[in-house]
Amino acid sequence: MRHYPDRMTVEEAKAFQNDVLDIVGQIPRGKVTTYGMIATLAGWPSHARMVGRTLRYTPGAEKLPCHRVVNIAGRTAPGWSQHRPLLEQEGVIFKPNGHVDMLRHLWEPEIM
DNA sequence: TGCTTGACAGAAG
DNA sequence: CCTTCTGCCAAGC
Repeated sequence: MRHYPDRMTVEEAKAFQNDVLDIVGQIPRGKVTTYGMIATLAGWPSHARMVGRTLRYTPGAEKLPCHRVVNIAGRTAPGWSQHRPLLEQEGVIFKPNGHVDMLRHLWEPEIM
């Protein structure tokens, strides 16, 4: 029995990262999803922060549509100036307040 | 071993 | 709406 109930083992962390990359690769053009959603789909609801870390530091993530991942408020990643332009380029509409119009673009993943 | 750092989320002011 | 704080938890030092 683990001292910390939901702490990841090395194997689980590796699997989690694979799942995250796989899920991001499935986001359709013109749609977006959130860090928390991806973490939940991967089976670790409390690991939203690790999703961001994975996308940022995993080599090869650049070739995935990781720009289609925003936070739950529709805010783009701080320090990544190209984030918004990349989304607008594929038709994503931003509200006057600078946030993605989530109601319009949030991706509804299929049940598997 | 212990403290700090985030591409987060939610609540508070 | 924006800033700050708290909870969260793997990684880095």
